[in-house]
Amino acid sequence: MTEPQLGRQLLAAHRALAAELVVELEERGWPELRASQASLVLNVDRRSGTRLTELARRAGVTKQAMMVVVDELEVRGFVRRTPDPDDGRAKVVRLTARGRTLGAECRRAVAAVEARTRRTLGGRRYEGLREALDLLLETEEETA
Amino acid sequence: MTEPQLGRQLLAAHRALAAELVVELEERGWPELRASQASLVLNVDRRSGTRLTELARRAGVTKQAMMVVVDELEVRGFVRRTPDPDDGRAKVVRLTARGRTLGAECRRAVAAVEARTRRTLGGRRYEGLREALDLLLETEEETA
DNA sequence: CGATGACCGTCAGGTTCGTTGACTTCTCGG
DNA sequence: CCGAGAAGTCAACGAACCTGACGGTCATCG
Repeated sequence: MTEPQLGRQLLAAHRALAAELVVELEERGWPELRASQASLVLNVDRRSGTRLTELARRAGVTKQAMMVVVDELEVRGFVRRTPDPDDGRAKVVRLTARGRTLGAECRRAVAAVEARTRRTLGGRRYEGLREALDLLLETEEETA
Repeated sequence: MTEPQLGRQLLAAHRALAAELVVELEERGWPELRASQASLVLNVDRRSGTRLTELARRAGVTKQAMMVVVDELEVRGFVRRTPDPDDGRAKVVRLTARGRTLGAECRRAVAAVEARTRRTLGGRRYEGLREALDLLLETEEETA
């Protein structure tokens, strides 16, 4: 009855992909890096850096949540906070040299995972999946 | 580049559906019931009850995790633990009368959420989504 | 100009869903 | 009958979030 519920499947799938990403990064020599961290690195503008609030907005989480991730990456020397010259309240999150290297690796790792997913699903199903998720989230945030 | 990553979308979709389920249950007069609890109620065999370990297996989590949920539902009088007559180590989780009522409501709530999802996606896309997730999780646990 | 409100990052504390590890108790097969 | 191992439990923890509150900063509009 009620085949494994849709909600649970979505969660399980998320976990599976996140785990794959971590493995991928480990194999590339970046251990102990979590998916949320990798995802942040990908969202920082390479040239100008990005404000915390903007990063939060892009990731769809609160700035408090984002701050934790920035803290972690800052401690490990992948990003640093610099004051925003244009706005005394704000700080700009920038990639360090090491952070930029990591960023490139993350892009490859993400691509690898998505490629593998696409392969196991087949192109048509994969596109369908993304389309369905887009639609779902879109109409969801309208309702909210 | 790298449109909102697939992994994040899956997580967001999960949260959205879980939240919908909670709202659905609230409107039906079962407040403060979380998705994981509802999902457990649906997995308890109505007649004979089900062992904790089996519930954990069905939900794809550890027995420790499952125990927490059972504890919560037991406190609220929806299930109770009875010793398994066939196995002195085991206990059987059974629905109380109130639990059975809740179970029926949960089934309706889950059905309502999935129906709404299906409506926003359209039947074809909805089926495609489920198919894709099934496939993804299936090949995932083989690899594991 | 100066108050008022909105906005930035931050601190503190919670919540949800899950994990590993270390027992005790009990079963069952050789 | 005895040792491997499974059932349930206790304890501690982790990841990824959340809400609420607060001190600075900006911006704008009377």
